[in-house]
Amino acid sequence: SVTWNSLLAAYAQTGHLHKAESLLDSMPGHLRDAVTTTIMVNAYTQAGKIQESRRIYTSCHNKDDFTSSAMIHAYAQHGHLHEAKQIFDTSPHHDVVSWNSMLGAYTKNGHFHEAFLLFQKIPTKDVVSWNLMIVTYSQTGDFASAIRFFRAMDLDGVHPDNVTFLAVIEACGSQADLLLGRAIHSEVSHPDILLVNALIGMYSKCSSLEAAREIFVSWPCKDVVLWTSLVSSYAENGRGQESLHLFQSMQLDGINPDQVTFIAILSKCAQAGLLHAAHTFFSCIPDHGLVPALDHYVCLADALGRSGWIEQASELLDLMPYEPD
RNA sequence: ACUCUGGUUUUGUCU
Repeated sequence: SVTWNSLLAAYAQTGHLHKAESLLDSMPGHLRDAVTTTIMVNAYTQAGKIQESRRIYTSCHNKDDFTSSAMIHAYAQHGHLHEAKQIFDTSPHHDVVSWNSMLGAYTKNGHFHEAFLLFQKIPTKDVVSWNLMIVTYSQTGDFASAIRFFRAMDLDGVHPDNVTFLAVIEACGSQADLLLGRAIHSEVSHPDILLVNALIGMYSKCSSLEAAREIFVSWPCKDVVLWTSLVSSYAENGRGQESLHLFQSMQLDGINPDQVTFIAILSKCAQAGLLHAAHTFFSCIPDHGLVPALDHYVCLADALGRSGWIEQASELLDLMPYEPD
């Protein structure tokens, strides 16, 4: 059973759903257990096939906490809150992942009050329970609550991880709270690249470009996302020339910009009133094998408009090969 | 002691 499931999981995790299905078909019935069901429910969820998840789940009698949580998650991903809750309510016992899955079902679908009520009922909250609340508050702009829950988590004796830190660091950036951002940064012990990226964004929003740059430099393996953050940080702080220069350095480092790189940079240029830099960045989009997208035109028009070139902005929107919306 | 057959939370994105 373990052997079959291992292979099944390997197929499922690498996105080979068809191979997983045929393996399941050739798998002796008496070897199919709750693990088998959970793997398949999850595989179908990842492929967006909720009906298949449901079919496997309901037709199978081997279920445990893991299977139920996987199915709650499956329903939640597709907005089927009622079905998710039904599974949650009908299971006799909940482990913390089961609670968290139901909590995530509420937060993902915007049912924040229900989420809050459920959160309070979780007997033993773990770091994921807290993260779900903190991330949700941070993403919905309630930064004060994010920080409040971050403190409460500590009082509850649960240690923050990088997911927690990322969410509260983002909250600090959004509030331009440099002191708190620094304080929380000092609590970080093992940052990963995601957190490093958030720290760069936070320091940039707090106008501490030098701190942002230091963090960037100290991270050994920069990817396109990290470079994009740094270049747009300079643009965000009105440093057009340096952002153009860094953009060159990025390519010397072997990193190719993509569509998002240009959207991120151009939008910061527009906000900071860097018309010249915006124009230069826009002009070199084709040099990288990319076609300027609607978003790029909108950003450039925005930059023109904010610099007082209203007519040129609307002219650009008229001439671009897209329909404005 | 930790050690992976399965479930829950987090990266760059303008208007």
